[in-house]
Amino acid sequence: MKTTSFSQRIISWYGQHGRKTLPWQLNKTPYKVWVSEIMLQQTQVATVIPYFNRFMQRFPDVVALANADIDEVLHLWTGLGYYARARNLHKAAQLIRDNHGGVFPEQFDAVMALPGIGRSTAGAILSLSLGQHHPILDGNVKRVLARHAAIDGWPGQPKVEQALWQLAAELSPTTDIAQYNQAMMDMGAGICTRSRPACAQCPVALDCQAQQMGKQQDYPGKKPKKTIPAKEAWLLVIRDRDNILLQKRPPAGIWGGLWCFPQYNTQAALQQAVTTLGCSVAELEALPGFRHTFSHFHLDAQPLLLTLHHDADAIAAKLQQSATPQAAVMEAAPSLWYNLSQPSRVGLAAATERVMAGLKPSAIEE
DNA sequence: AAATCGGGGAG
DNA sequence: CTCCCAGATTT
Repeated sequence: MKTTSFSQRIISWYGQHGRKTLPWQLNKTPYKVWVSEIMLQQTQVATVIPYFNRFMQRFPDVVALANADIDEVLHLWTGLGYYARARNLHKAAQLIRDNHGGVFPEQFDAVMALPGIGRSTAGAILSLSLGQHHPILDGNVKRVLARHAAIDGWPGQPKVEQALWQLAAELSPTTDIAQYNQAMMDMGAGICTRSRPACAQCPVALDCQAQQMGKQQDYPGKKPKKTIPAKEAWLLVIRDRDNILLQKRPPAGIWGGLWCFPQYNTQAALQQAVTTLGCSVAELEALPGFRHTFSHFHLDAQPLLLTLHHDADAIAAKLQQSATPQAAVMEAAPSLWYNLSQPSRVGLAAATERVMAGLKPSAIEE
């Protein structure tokens, strides 16, 4: 009896059920596919769509992105997380402008050499936009393959990762690679889901090893879990009428390159800073605290509002002179007055936006 | 090989 | 709450 190959069944399924009209799938170019792939790293489709549309509106091509100010790039990234992705995107655009004549490179090694692009993303860009034959291996594909071949172990282990890449390459078809790669991602997102996979609708269920054993939940292997620590962050919200003082974070690390409130590890450190500014601790007003969870720690944030009545610029200057808690050396963090009514086009962390949203612009003076 | 980097959606 | 997602980079 005749058998239909794995890839044939996947491609056939895609023809009937796959997604073909997402914003980055219309009039496909390497640039659009690139931006979408970066945004989609660790971020789900529904979240990405509005960010992608705004990004394309503002930066229609590589050169527009390269010529933009990093603050504006981060501004359009506000709330998406993993801000190194935006910094790498901007840096790569400048490399393409300067070294590739402003045209997105079409050689795999040249694409891989760009910051923020690894093997899977390079393969996705070149296969989806140009039909080049490269395997991909994102979280969705890992799940489909790990279940189908019952590959044991957590994909974070290099040995497991290597086995998955090997399998991904072996199963890739010699034709219709774009449809196949897109299909594998759609399969992982819609059929071979993390919990309660829809095996009845899966085109490769018949020879799926995990399905045959009834052990879909065991694949892929789970990440060894660790209890994550909690840290405190005391946020100093300095307000002068409708203006809020923000400082630029160092380019690397948490919220790199974003504009945040002056931040301290302890209440005492914040109070010390307030005193240094010539203000009284009694003037501080507690705003609602909240917990912000990262992948590797909790951040328990407590914003404290300091409303200025005079000498706002002098106080800002004093704060700038004092070392920021994050800085290893005495280096003044750039600062700006963020106007609540006319917000600057800069990048903010979700936590910063959250606090900002609770600050209403003052009533217009009669 | 392990740690780092955000935020949100699903269950 | 837990888990983990269209991963890459740094250490």
